[in-house]
Amino acid sequence: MPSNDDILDIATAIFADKGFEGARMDQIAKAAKVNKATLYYRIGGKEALISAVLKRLFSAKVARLEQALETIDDVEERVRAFAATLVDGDHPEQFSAIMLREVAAGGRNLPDDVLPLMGRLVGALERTLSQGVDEGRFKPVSPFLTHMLLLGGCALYATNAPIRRRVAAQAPGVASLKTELPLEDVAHALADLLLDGIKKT
Amino acid sequence: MPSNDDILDIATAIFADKGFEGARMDQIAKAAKVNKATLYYRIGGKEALISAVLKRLFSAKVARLEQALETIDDVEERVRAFAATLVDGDHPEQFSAIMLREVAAGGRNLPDDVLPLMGRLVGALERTLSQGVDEGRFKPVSPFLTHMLLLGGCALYATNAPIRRRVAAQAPGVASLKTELPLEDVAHALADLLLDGIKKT
Amino acid sequence: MPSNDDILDIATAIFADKGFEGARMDQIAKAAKVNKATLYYRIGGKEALISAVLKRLFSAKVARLEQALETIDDVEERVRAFAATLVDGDHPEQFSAIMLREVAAGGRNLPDDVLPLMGRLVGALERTLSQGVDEGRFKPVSPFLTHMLLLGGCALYATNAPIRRRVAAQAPGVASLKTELPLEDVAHALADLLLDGIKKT
Amino acid sequence: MPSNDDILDIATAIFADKGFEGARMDQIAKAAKVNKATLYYRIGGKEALISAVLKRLFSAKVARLEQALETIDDVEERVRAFAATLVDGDHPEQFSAIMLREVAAGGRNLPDDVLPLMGRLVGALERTLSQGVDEGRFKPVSPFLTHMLLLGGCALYATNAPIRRRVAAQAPGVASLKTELPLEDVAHALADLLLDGIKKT
DNA sequence: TATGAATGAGTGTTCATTCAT
DNA sequence: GATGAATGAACACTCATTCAT
Repeated sequence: MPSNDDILDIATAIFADKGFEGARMDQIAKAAKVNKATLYYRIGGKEALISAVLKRLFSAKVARLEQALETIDDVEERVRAFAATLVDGDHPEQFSAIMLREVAAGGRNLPDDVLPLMGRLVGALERTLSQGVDEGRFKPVSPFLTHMLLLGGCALYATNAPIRRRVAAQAPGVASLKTELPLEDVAHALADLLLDGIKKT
Repeated sequence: MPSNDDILDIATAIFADKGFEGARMDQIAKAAKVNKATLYYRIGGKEALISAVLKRLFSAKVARLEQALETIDDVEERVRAFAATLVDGDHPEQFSAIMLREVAAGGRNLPDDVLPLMGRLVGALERTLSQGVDEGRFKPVSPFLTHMLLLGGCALYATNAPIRRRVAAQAPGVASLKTELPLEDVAHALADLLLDGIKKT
Repeated sequence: MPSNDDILDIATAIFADKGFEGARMDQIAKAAKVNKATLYYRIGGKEALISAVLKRLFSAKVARLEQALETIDDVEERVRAFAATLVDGDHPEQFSAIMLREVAAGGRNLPDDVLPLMGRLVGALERTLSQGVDEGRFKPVSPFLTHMLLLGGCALYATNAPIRRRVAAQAPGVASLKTELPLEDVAHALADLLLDGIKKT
Repeated sequence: MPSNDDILDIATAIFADKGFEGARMDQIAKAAKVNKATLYYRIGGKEALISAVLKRLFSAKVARLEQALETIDDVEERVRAFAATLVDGDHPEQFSAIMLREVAAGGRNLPDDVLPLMGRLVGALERTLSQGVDEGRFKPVSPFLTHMLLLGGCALYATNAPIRRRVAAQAPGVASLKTELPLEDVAHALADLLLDGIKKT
């Protein structure tokens, strides 16, 4: 019998793939190998399932992020670690896909108690950037805009593989579409690209 | 009697708001003030409506983009114009929302004849960047990754206003969440942030 | 294709038999020979169906009642006509069953616009009784209590046939259970019983 | 741990309020503060619960009725006591509501062993009336119809308070709706109304 | 061309009941 | 005897789509 956590794993995968509106409770129950009524007994309904998935997803991401930054002193490394953590974990594209859809939906499904987590996400980068400024190594840039670039760039890259491949197959001219790099390297590269603009020369 | 283009306008707005799965044909017909059967008669069905919306959306965006770049010589200005065009138009958040959702969905709904448009989007930036390199003004950076950052940053910012406000209301500590700038200024700022890293010193 | 009125006929019969909670929309659709979705398209949902049935039921009863009283001058005859009308019509037990259940339910399902009809029901009897008093033929009795007796007695008798027969079969001793009279005779007898107490001697 | 009798108390209240079809085993278990599985273990299921409630309800009513009549000799007083007993007890509206619904349902849920109780209910009144005839005080009237009037009038009045108030609020014209008397006075008044018609002058 | 009406196949949810311990 | 967890079968309602006119 799958645990509630197993159910959330399955639901996360399906929500990432189909979106909240497109996902079917039947399908989730079947994929999780629990009776649909059991799914309702244990979780409580679609809305509760969505909330639980979002909460777990963002909690875990923020926890890993704060943990990662804890042990790193160098501000440049911190920025790189930030980007890397955005796309780490077992199914990095799930976090990205759900986050992108939820942003597009205006956060309609975000429970109030998940919002502070998003604040901590921005806050972590904000502190890193101001520390860099204090150390005389970073120019003073808008933390929120930097966050948008990094998060948007990482999330978009993490989820656009299927489109990229289709476009690449159709448009042999655009060379830059063809490279397939590990997500981790891409996060590093994206961070470096940004850092080049942020660092004081 | 609304024209097909009027219908696509309405459909675009609703798809941006609710997603393809969340949008209802009833609602679109009602909002467009056409009979539901007429909607089917003129457009052909939900899938056809989605295709038409996506095609028109990306055609228009690419057209405006290429037109904008046509008249600009300076490579830095071209990058800024690129960002600005990503968020211009009457309802910039609609393009962003639909694009983000579609990327998250793996491009499931993108008709084949829309794919070349995405290639042209990347291609336009790629040419600008390589021109900058040729002119000795840009470092050689990955055009696709740059594209991810710029597109992701702009689209995320263009759609995250509702969430940003909720987070800002709950987390008075994070100062950078509070600023509310016009989208076009933000696009400009994001481009500058990136340009700082791309430009040769 | 059955008309909406045909559907209400069927729904009334099923509601009378099973109660609102016990009736199933599937069953009503099937019995009315319309597709379930058609039932919803035409009526709007269970609550709307209940409201429509209640409204039509009480409208018709009050209309027939007021029409019947219109042409009768003699106050005793008016009381008898009142009782007779309570149990007239094609399926008198349906009105009685639905009314009894609804009273037991505290009028939970009675739409606001049906309430005035109930007022007219009581009002019609009230006017008749006070006319009888004015004419010096009736003692002054509480119209509402009289209404309770007459309505309760008629409705109970109109619906209790199945129980009465079962009890009669089991209890051969109770002679008065065995008589099976036409409903309209019973209404007449009930009215006479009451009139005996109301009439001035 | 609540006794089975406590459970039946709760079930009776909920059945009276919601009807058998509208009542939920979950709700009953929760209100009775027993585990749902315990409810099944101790009572046996919804049908058994309904049977138990009906049996206890009618047993108690008949017992109180026969006990009340036992000590009264005067036939008029007996009729008044009959009416009074119909609406006595802790929650008189519960008996009335359940009885009305069950009559409307054609006695579908009445177990065979409850039927004799209904016979004794009618029988008690029948004996009183024939005694009155024997004593030369009552006219010979149908005991069953008299029973219908008295039981219907009392039960209807005992349960229609919510509707009466709503109607009264909407129809200020109908004066007789406004009086709010104790149930026991009403029973007395209803009995008197009937007695006036039954008594020999 | 346009549309009011109709519908097969879902869709989220509930409920009486049963298990395993 | 008692119970937390599980479930098959409904159940009210919806939706993209199609007809008939």
